[in-house]
Amino acid sequence: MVVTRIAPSPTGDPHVGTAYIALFNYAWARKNGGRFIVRIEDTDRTRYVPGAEERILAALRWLGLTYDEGPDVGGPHGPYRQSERLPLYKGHAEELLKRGWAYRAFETPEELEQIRKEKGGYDGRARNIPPEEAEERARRGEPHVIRLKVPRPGTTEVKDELRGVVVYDNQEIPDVVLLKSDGYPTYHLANVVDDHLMGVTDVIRAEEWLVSTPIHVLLYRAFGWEAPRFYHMPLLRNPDKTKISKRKSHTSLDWYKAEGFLPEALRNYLGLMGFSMPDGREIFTLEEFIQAFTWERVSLGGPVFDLEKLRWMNGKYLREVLSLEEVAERVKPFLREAGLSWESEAYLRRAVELMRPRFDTLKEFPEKARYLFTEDYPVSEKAKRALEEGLPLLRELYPRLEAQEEWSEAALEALLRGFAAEKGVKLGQVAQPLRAALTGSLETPGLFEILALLGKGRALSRLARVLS
RNA sequence: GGCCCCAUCGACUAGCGGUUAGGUCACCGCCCUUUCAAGGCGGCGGCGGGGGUUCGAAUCCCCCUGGGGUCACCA
Repeated sequence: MVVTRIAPSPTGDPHVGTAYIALFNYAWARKNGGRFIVRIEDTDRTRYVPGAEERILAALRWLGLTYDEGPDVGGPHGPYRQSERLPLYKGHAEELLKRGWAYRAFETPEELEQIRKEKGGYDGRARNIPPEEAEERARRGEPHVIRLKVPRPGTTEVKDELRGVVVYDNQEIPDVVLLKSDGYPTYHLANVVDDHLMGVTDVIRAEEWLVSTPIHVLLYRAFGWEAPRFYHMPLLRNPDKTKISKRKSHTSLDWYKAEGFLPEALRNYLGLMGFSMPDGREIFTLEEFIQAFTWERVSLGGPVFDLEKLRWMNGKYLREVLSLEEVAERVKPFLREAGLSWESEAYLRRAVELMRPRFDTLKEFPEKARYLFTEDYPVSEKAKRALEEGLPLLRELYPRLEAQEEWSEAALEALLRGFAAEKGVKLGQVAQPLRAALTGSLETPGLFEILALLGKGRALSRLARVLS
């Protein structure tokens, strides 16, 4: 049985890195017929952001990364919110105290700051407090933390499944705080206790955790538990190669959703970060990803998150992966958001069909096809110029269009081509001004298609408007 | 700075001792064409450096360089 987990902290917007790591945890669990757990690591009361948890869970579901156990779906190892498991951590910290693997430390934050400045880090001075004295001070309610008593001298072996074994000199491993003075556990304690209690077998997390893994290995040893397998995924990067951050990249999953990126495309793109299909295919479903997934195909160089390629892929999904009906459906919230409405499902579907090769995100659809949904659309400078140049031709054309009975694409094309030939001009010389008159733009789907979709009435009234 | 990880086109990557070093995005050109796209075709562009090992290294080893991470009562 393989059990994996994603352990997000509700400290802000749902993070793209969380989705990235969740994707691999999800795939590995599914691949092995195992379970995938979501656990909320809300042990920092100062950084807690209300609503963040809900948004993170919603984002995971949006991406199709459903979980078997979690704070909102329950499970046999709950609760799945660390703030609701406080007694567990306290008990385990005390167990460590009993076993001689931890000690109480009474320094204030200010003192620690001072010690850090002088010694470069905590020097373990509280190790010297006799246990009886420490217990007595704790009983009297003196504020303190519980720290890990790293055995020194000694070494600790850490095995990362993707990189092999690294031996750490325990001298390099700090006596980290396990239980804070407010009674909350730190990540180190909580993650080990919970992973063990929840039966997590494979810890798949970001590389930033690699160097703190010896602490965790020591904790498993201290408790006498079997350690899970560790896999550290490369960090997503900003264009300048530093760890992806809010300041330099878009990290909020809500942003991607609001911008009109498809969950399928984002998920697919994330699957390309550090992983590649054996046949080089870049467009693949979640199922195909799970099917093909193997650690041997994971590369360790930190991948730069390329928004341009994501955009390309999103467009690819829009025009080649999703059905026309599906795209029409997904575009609706963005149309509404833009204050636009559509006269019928058929009209919308046709509009989407014509625009399909011309927009890469859902949000771009109402922006680029506004003239198909309202009379209140902008007119570009280029369009104004084309219009001016073609005004005489358009004046002559108007009555012909007015007289046109069959308003089909083929019939309109015949009319326009005939008109151009008759005037001895290229089709474009007529088409461009007319396009400008009907759409306010020089970048639109085919003119005949536009004409037909708008319908005779609207087409003529727009033309009349610019002619007057 | 100490420790740890990593290293193929600008970006994502294939490669796992013998390849004209392949694909994708971006960029450039051509084709298609009523515009813009999309699409098709073509092009530009890479094994960081130095030592080894080997008949033979992008592939294995070492050093250097470079990049990243981490050194909190944050995760």
